[in-house]
Amino acid sequence: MDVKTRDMMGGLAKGLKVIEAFSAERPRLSIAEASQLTGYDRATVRRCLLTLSELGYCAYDGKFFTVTPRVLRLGTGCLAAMPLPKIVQPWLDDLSEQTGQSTSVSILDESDIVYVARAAQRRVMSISLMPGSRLPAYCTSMGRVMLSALPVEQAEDLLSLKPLVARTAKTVTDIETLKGELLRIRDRGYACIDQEVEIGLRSLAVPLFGPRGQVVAALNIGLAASEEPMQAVADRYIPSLLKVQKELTGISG
Amino acid sequence: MDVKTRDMMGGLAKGLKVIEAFSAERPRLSIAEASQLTGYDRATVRRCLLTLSELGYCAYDGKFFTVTPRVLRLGTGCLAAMPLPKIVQPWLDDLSEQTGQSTSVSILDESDIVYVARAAQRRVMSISLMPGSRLPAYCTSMGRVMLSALPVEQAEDLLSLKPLVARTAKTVTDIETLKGELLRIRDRGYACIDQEVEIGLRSLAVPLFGPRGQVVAALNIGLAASEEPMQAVADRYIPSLLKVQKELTGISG
DNA sequence: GTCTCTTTGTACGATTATCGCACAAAACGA
DNA sequence: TCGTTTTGTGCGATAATCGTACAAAGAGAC
Repeated sequence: MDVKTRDMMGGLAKGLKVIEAFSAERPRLSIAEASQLTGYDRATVRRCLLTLSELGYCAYDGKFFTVTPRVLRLGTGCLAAMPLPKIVQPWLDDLSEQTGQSTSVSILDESDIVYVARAAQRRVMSISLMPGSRLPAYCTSMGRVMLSALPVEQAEDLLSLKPLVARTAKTVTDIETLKGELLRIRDRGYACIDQEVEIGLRSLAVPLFGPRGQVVAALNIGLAASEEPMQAVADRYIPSLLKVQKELTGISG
Repeated sequence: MDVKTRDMMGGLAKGLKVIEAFSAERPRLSIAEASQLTGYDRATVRRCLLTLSELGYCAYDGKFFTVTPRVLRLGTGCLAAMPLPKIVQPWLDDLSEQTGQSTSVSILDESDIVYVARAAQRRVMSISLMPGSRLPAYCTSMGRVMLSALPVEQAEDLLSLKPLVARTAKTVTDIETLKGELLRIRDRGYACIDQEVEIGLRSLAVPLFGPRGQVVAALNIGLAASEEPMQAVADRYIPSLLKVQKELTGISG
């Protein structure tokens, strides 16, 4: 019998998949919907949801299930364990104050970037980002920086996981173009995004290195779009980012 | 057979408890430690952890398990489903800018408050708070505001869940004193905290009401401690808080 | 109002995955 | 080196899970 199946607890795996079925678009699920989303039998999903309700992770109004704030507890172990946010926050605050722009640090989780710390200035993005928020890696400066640090095949695998959606008219969705850009980023040491996530938003990012030189996170700065050439903007801000990068080199994820 | 036991999936419940065993103090767990923390048999915990590793929620270095950022996905459904952060963030930003102080919104999860949105100014707290962060309700202004909205017995139950620790010399830990304070807060409509969480930190909070008049969250402002009487500080800032409270009345959790 | 379609709740037997013990191996510390 | 603790693995008994089946309850349609 295979190692992967011998010590697998099916009930646990199913339950977690059910929790993940609750998304931004579908915050309220009926049993039938959850069954459809997860692909599990209705009876199975029902047992999962009732169990989760009994444990306080879900609430049931007789018709729909919703996840309660208690599920956030499951993430605390990770967030609290991570020394990264605590360490980088002062640097983010400084950088944000110096430049007058929003700064963030994120890590890579498969094909998503996850914000772990942030110092916000005036709102330029329409969506509100906070630690725990996710954005796809392919169209963000931090995502591209982290993807560029991976072996090419691995980056390609991650890019293939989900369809590359054009969030704006400027979003690069051609995988070959993206691969070329990743190589350029690796050489150059930083990534630029010009309104590929959202119209009006530009962004610059550099990698943050761990104790063994590996890329553990990315640091970025968000800017309002302007007539100014992207390169001029990069020339102005990248030195500050590289300075923080240098001071934070050696941190552990 | 009881409803509570008939449709309970033991494996799921155990796995979730194992995930919660990873805390800020214990981010890395061996099988034996996790077994001790959860009270489950070592073999059971091992199966849970191997399952979680296989699913990507845990990482195993051959000796210790750690939770990966993937567990944060479990919370996204809740955070994204919650309209609260998106709605309140602009108000928080405004309030923070006007007053020059940090502002936050949190909700109650059992005996903890959970930050769901925050606009930070200069750092006055030593600990860095972010959405998803938790603090005990009994010693925070937002926690007391939300506790004061509950029926007395229910508030008492929540206060009894965990020991009331004196975080500073000023922390109120006597449950009768706390109950009296909750009544005062309910009458007055706001809560004041003077260095009970941390020396040097004062805080004011008001409740936020949902569409049916129920308390769904709390709004606060954090201030550096000073010689000024707490009442004078409250008189200065509470009107601004109440203004935001009024504008946000009717929001859903 | 009735009819149909979908969804939910419940029951139950077969199956299978889970449990916890027990033992071997390995790591650890003295 | 030895003793202790922890980890990995095998296995039989057990109990929990699975999915089907059916009744009941809504939800629409007409």
